[in-house]
Amino acid sequence: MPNQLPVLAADACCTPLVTEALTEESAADLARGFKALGDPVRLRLLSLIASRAGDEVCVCDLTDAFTVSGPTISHHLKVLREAGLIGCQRRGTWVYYWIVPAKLAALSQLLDVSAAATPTTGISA
Amino acid sequence: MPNQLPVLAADACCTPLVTEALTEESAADLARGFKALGDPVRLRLLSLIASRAGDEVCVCDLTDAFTVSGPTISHHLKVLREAGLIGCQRRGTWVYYWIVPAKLAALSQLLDVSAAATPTTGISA
DNA sequence: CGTCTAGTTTGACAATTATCTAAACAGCGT
DNA sequence: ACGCTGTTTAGATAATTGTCAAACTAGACG
Repeated sequence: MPNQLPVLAADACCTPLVTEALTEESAADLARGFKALGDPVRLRLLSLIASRAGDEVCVCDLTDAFTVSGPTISHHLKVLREAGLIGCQRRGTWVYYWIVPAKLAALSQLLDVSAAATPTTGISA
Repeated sequence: MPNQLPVLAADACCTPLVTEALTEESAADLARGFKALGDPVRLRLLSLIASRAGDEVCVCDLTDAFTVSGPTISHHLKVLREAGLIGCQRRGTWVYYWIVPAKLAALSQLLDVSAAATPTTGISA
């Protein structure tokens, strides 16, 4: 039963990396989010769900887009859910998923280098 | 909606997740970046490097902030480097690291849900 | 040359993860 | 109640990953 987990919303950090160094705790929390994104299947799943923002997506619409088995999709959805990136609800036969914008925004902001000064750090590798 | 901020030139992908679903290839590419961020030590390393944006950081300044061994730090720096998130150069005795803003910006934008009209649905039971 | 310091590479090991098949569970329509 | 479809759980396995100690490389300084 895919019960929706409580969203541990952007409690950790909203400050870009460039502004301030992370503490150990917030790093652990945020890394959990990025780790969930660090798989091609999960990233595409999230992408498919997010591209219907406001709306929801049924699992049956997702599985068709992949070659991996159903249980594998289910597993990846669980990882995304436990990372707080998506929410879900069963309605009748189907289970619907949606994104959690706040969580995505928190991760996005952390990487937002343009938020701080120093627009051109043109150091070449 | 109008894009609010001038965007650092991102090499691979500029479109937020909410706008368009990812292809298999770009998902694999981007997932590599997120996977590199999906570890607390690496995230803190990046944070320490990025918080001196424009400047560089010597490895010796990084190791002190961690309890893990030197080789482990070195390993994580390599992962970040191979993900294209940081660059490095040896000068004399020391090795200096810096962030690659464009790469961070690309990942940040991908998660930028505010770029599209998204009702902040928040937490629903 | 020898040696010291800074950092990386190698090799090993335990822990985690991605994936599958098989089974269980949850609703719907007879 | 029974079967059918959609979805998750359980168990197993192969691959990946995080970590360390030991060995190695690169440069500085006598």
